[in-house]
Amino acid sequence: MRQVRRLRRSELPVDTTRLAEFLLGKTLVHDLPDGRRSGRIVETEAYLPGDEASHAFRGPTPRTMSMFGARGYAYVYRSYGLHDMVNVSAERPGTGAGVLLRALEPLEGIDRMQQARGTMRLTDLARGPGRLAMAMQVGLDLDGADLCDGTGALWLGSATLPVGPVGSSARIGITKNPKPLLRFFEQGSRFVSGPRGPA
DNA sequence: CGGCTGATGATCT
DNA sequence: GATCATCAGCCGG
Repeated sequence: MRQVRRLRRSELPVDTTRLAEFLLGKTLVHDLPDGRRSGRIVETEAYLPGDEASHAFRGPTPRTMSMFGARGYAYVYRSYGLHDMVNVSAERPGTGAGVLLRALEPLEGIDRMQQARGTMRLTDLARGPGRLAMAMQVGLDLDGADLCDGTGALWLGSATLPVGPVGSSARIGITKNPKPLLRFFEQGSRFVSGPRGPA
């Protein structure tokens, strides 16, 4: 396995849509006492400034504060009472925006992921945002964590393999502002949730 | 396979 | 009290 290098904040595109595409093929890493878990990012969604579908739409609140800082911070929240979702904050300080990480291709710590998820099936370990958080053991305690501080347990890594052709679609499971094609995925990847063909 | 639906809690109105 | 960027299990074809 190729060595993964921590991404610096300056490498992340400021623009939310560009960040969502940039993150495809990159790595999400969580260093835990029992070992490293990592996965290759294969599916993302952009939640833009002024976007009705974004939790940041109504301005900063205690929950959404992490979307309003600099880019490269974790915004973690709980959905439907059970599933935690992991986002990367985007844009400049004061602007609320982020990129939802929707699916990973598991790389390291697969046995721990299987244990955490209660399934052996590789393609199901991190296919979907709730499964991703559970497999990576990312919870609400990591909301606001700096993914680019160079020392944190949760961080973004360089690509192991270049990303393949990228497809796009409408975002999944939202009701407001459903039109724009702000979901991005690696075409054909078995680890993608939902449609995985070209846009 | 695909469609339906209940579970469950933080957040905001 | 309503909303929700979901998932797993169950059912039918």
